[in-house]
Amino acid sequence: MNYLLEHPRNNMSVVTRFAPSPTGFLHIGGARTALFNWLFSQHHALHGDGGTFLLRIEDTDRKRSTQDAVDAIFDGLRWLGLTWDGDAISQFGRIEQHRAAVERLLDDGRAYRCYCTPEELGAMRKEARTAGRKRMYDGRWRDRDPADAPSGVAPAVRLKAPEDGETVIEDLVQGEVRVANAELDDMILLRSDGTPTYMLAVVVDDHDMGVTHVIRGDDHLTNAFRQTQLFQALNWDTPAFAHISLIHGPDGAKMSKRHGALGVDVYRDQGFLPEAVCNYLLRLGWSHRDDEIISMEQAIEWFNLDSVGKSPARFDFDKLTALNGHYLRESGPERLMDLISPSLSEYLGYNPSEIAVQRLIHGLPGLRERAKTLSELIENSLFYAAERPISISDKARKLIDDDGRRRLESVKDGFAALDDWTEEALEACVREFSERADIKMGKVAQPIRAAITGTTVSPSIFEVLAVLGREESLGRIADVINFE
RNA sequence: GACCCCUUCGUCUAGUCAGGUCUAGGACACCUGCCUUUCACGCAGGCAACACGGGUUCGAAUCCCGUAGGGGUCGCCA
Repeated sequence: MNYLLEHPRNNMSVVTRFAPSPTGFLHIGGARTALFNWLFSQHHALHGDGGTFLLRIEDTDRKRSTQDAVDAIFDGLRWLGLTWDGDAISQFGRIEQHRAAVERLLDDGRAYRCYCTPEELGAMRKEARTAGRKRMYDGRWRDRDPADAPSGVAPAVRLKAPEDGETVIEDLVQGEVRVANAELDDMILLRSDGTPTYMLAVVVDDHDMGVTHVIRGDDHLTNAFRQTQLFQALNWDTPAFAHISLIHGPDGAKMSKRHGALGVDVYRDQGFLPEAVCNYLLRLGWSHRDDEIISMEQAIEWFNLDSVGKSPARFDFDKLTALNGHYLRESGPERLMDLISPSLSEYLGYNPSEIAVQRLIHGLPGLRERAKTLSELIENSLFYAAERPISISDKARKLIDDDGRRRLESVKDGFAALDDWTEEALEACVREFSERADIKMGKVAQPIRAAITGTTVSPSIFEVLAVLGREESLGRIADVINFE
């Protein structure tokens, strides 16, 4: 198994892992967990003594695991740029190692077989609940003679956990957290059908994979106690834990599927850039003084667990959007063209012509200033790709009344007489016209905008005119003058 | 219910570990103005918070205790 890298415990190299269960898409909370794990490993790879980021698919629940979900996780991580080392590990594929660990525990007397029926367990659970106890299983098979085992009943295997004292974890984010062992019952390691439970699999896999730092959502905090007990029973070093707070929805409740915990693919489809999503997610719970705009390079250099906050954060769509606007403005026209091109064809119903693509490339720098998402950018770009006669919105239509039409005719003659079809010449021409006619520039600029873009909002009309070129511009103006 | 965690502007947060430099800083959102052919961008300014109550101290957002509120976990799910 080549993915199980050799990581001697005596060096300082860091190994992190992201361990999602493939029961759905990669949601935004999982993405943040992955990001933190990735950042931590990359930081140590580049600025420390080595770092590795592994991906493990927790697919031991066969009924709920699908290949589609696995692919969705891969796609999501790749889109965010969170590449993992080696091949993704299937937890299900390591079932033999899990069983072997239990055998050892059984031999060492650190685990035992439990023949309780689901009914018995149900009763115990109910009793514990009404008695106000957290601990459910009463340990009735813990010290019982195996000879008492009922025949024909397949046992589950439980860990013989310490009954006294307390289990303490030194969490890198939460600090020292301790819980009395009396609160923890003997967890099941192997189900009665012989399959390993999550608790067992996680511990064995994390050990075998050489994981040094377990960074995950704090909904796993209580699991950490049980896992610590297991690590100790197995005589293995316990990895360092870092439980990060969960992301909450805008209403303050836990992010769930109905509370906006969308898959990262949805953010992509809504026109967000991966670097914006990463930057936003990074700032949710982690900070570096007052820095807000943080590149991945800086994030890798600066990231640490000390600066991760403990309190949960609400998801703020507006801030993500603002960040996205920033990264959009920093993107070059070629990249933007690649990004919007598929949707553009969809809107148009055909692939934009070569000349339309050229216009777009020239027009994108002006367009990107006015968009916060790719979707917005696409909508605003449409007029560059459109074929004559372009459609005119109702609002724009209102600008082309009798006055507007008259001005368009005059200014069109001026344009036609121009030697240089440049932004500067175009602007001088319109300025001269408005001064001569003693009207505000807007009175003529807006009808022009309406004619050449079909809308009331666009980049500078001189820029648009220049990008469109003489023939197309004059043609579009003529189209509206002759309309009706 | 039990156990554990959390609590600074509406939101994300700086500051808290080493108490005074905090009349609490930044960002998003919101409001005003400037720029201007529209809309943005940009720039300038504004509104807005230390959950509450005790205590320690010359002095507390920072330390301690309590209260309230919020969250997580209590599966032969992961």
